[in-house]
Order: sequence, then structure tokens, then C-alpha cells
Amino acid sequence: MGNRGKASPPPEAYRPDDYPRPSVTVDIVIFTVLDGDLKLLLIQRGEPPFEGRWALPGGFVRVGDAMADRGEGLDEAAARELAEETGLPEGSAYLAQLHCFGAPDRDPRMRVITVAYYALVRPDLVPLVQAGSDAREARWFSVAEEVKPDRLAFDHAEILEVAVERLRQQLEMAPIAFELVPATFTIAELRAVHEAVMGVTYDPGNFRRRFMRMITDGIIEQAPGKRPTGTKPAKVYRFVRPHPRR
Amino acid sequence: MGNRGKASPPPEAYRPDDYPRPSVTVDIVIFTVLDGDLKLLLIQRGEPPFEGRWALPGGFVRVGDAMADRGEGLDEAAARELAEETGLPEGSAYLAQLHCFGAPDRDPRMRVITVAYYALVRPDLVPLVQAGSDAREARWFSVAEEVKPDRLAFDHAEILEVAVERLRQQLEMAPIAFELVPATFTIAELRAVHEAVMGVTYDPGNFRRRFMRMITDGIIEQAPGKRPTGTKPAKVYRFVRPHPRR
DNA sequence: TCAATAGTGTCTTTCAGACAGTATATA
DNA sequence: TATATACTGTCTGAAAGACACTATTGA
Repeated sequence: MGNRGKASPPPEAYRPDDYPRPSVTVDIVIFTVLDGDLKLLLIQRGEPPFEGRWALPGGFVRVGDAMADRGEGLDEAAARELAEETGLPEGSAYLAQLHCFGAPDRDPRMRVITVAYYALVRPDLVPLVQAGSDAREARWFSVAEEVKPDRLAFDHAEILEVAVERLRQQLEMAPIAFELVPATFTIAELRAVHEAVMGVTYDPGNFRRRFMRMITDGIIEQAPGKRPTGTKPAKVYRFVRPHPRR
Repeated sequence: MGNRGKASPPPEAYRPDDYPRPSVTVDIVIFTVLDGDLKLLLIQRGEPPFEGRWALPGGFVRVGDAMADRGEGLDEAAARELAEETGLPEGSAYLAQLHCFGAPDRDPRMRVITVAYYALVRPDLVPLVQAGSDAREARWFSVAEEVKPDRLAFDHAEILEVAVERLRQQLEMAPIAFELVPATFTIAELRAVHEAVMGVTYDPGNFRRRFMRMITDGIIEQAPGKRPTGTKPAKVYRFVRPHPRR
């Protein structure tokens, strides 16, 4: 980028300060899996536009005011928002940038460009969530059963759609399922996460074998103890780098 | 952070207009493959900062000034920049959003957040490129041989790195190689593209079989004619939806 | 005729999916 | 004892990689 930037063939030398600037926000699609169901944290808006509607948590990126204060980076802003909205300590959830949305009319008030992130909260942390969240109403919704995309504020339905798509894709490519189970877990629990996210069922035997390979690959290892299941107790495993952020 | 309205747990009701806003640009990593080599279009900067250094083409997103004019969307801005910088008609290259970069100090002058895109230009269009590009010096660089990441302006080395990574990933997942060959192509040409992008060599026989499957899948089909190769002429194929944009 | 590339065939390994079978806990 | 789930084994088919082989052109 550079100066010049404006119109098609104009020569050079634009002082960027001359350009109108958009507001920039981060919005976060916060997922967890509870009881074998993919859930999403939404916040009820307290004022217009979309008053009373449910929306993704988010907020403005702190940009600073000039030379002195340059504000925060995008990942930083997202981590801060995530912590603020959930009450969880920073770094306790997986967080990754998703996509940038900037349709001119996505906010009726003004031009707002948002950098969407998605976050994965381990289910054992969910009980801690409500605690820290601020005044506004926050609730977990079942993505499959409860979320009504056309009732979401702004373009958040579109963001959610991209997020689910990306989550599914990542789940098949990266060792990311561990971000959605407690520190130790059984194969069945891991399978439940996959099934909840992908919206399919997996053959228990085949699924197990697939993850047994991760043991020989050194990605997961058996942990001490067993998990009672109602019938035969199951072995528990843990992710080798115990719940890595990145 | 010091916007006057800091913001951590504050109740509500910020008039977004109160917040300082960043400049927002789009930067485009424009790839092509020429002579079996992955190339990148860079532009030499004519003024500080980074005067004389090579940079990704890009420019400011038109944001409009108020109610009346809301400006353009991000994809729109990227398509416009791409057209302006290459002289190619809009829509003649594949274009997809890559990632958003917003480190506070990525532009020494001021706070600038950039939405990075990557573009794929078919090699048969490359000769048309210089024509339309404006006064500034633009040149194709071999990504493997010529680009010196630490000589690039701003954080463009980082953007490039992410772009190459994404391109490789996409090449293995999506029918995207067709964006880097002429409308009709031989298997060897397609293989050359894959080899250039991935930086490896493929067994010709195995590679062929892999793409023969795309015929039965209806993704590519044989086209009339043969391509002389110096020895035995090769069959030519075409992408079934002839070079789809999206 | 030779060199070079186009194009085909075969063998092996890996892995996913279907599915049967065994083991071990609780009710 | 019954049953539900943990866990193991087997078969099949798809696909990738290594590699040998045939076909067809230009020089």
C-alpha cells in the first residue's frame, strides 16, 4: 500500500490522513461443545441498531490517537475482547483469525469493517464464563438447534457460516479438537466433539483407530486413570503439549 | 490504550464516531507461473517510507464520507486495485481474501490495517499486464530466486509468506491450478504449475493419473487439438466451467 | 535411428469405511 | 445375567508413490 491509493490513474502523493477512515472492530465466534452439541456464545444487544437481537461478541480495535499511542494489534484486540466477554483469563482459549468483513452497509450507522475471529473454549471452562461477563446478557446457543441465522444482528449470520465452515475444515486438518475437550479425555469424548462439529456420526472402531495413530505420532498419550462411563470405564488420554495456545 | 474512552468493562453506548479510526488498505499478492517458476508482481515505491523498496500492490479502501457515500466493499476494493495495478479487466484473475494484518507499527507513519488478498493471473494474460499499469515501476519476481523478503517494504514479507502457504494449501484442496494455466492446457503444463508452486517434482505418471480422475469427475475435459512439445504432441484439456471466477 | 516426452500398467503401502467379534464394567 | 460400551480384528476399496514399460513424435 502506500500513499497514492485513491483513484485510478492519479499521479502520486496522497497524505493518507486525507482519506476518510472506517471504524474497525473485532467480532468473535466463540464455540464450545457441551453434551455433544456445538454451542455458540451470543450477546443480546441493549441498544439500536438491532436492539434486543443476539449478536457476536466484539468491540472496537484500539487504534490509539496518534504518534504516542498506536493502540493494539488485531490478535491482541481479539484476545482482549474474548477475555472481557467471557471473563476467562487471556490465553485460556484457542483463538484464530477467520476473515475480514467489510460490506459498505453491514452496519446501518456507519462504515464499519470487522475482523472476525473464532475461539474454542474447553467445556470445563464454560462454567466460569458467565461469572466474568459484563452486564449484557450472554448465552450459549446450540448452533444446530437454537441459532436462528436471520435473527442475528448485522451480518453475523454470514460470519457464523464462514466460521462453522472453517472450524470443520480445521478439525480435519489440524489437531484442534483438543481445544474442545478437557485436558484429559476419552476417545469417545473426542469422537463426540467431532460428531458435534461435523454433524455426522463416526464408527467408533474406525474413529478409535484413526486416533490411535496420533499416539504413535506422539501427538497424544495415555494419561493415568480411567473415566467411568456407566459401563466399562474408558482409558483417558491427553494432548502431548498440554493444551497449546498458539 | 488510550482512547479517551478506554473500554474494558464499560457499560455501553459508545458512539462509534468517538473512536479513533485506522486507515484501511488492501494489499494484493499477485501470483503467476511463468516457465515453471512461481512469480510475484511487485511495485517499486516512489516515496518514503521505504522509498525505492519493492512492495505489494495495494491501496486504500474507499470508505465514503458519510451517509451518502458508503464507499466500496473489501472484495470490490481488491478487484479495483488489482485492475488498476495490472491493467487487466476486472474479473480476469482469481482473487481471494487472505488475512488481515494490523500490527500497530506496521506502517511507520500511522495506524494502517490492511486486508491482504491473493490473486492468480493466468500466464497468457501476463503480457497484457505492463500495458495498463501506471507510472510506477512494476515487475514480476521469481518467488524462489529473486524475492528478498527482508528487502520488502512494510510487513510484506510476512504477508507473502502467508500467501504462499495458503496458495499451496489451496492448490491441494481446490481446483485452483486452472487459474494458473491458459484456457487449454496439457497435463505437463498443469504439472509444471503444481511443481512451481509446491517446490517439488511429481512423478509424471502418477500426476497424470491423479488428474485423469478429474475427467471422470467432470471437472476437466479433453479439448480439441494437440499441443506440440518438441517431441510427441500432448493432448490438451480444459476446465469444464471455462475459467470460473468466483 | 535416436532422444525425449506422452501415456499406460503394476506393485506396494496406507488409510478409510463397513462390520463382526471380544472384553469388561454396571444394573 | 443382561446390556451397554470399550476395544480389537478383518475385509474391501480408493488412492498415492515407486517404477517399469510402451507409444509417438521431431530431429
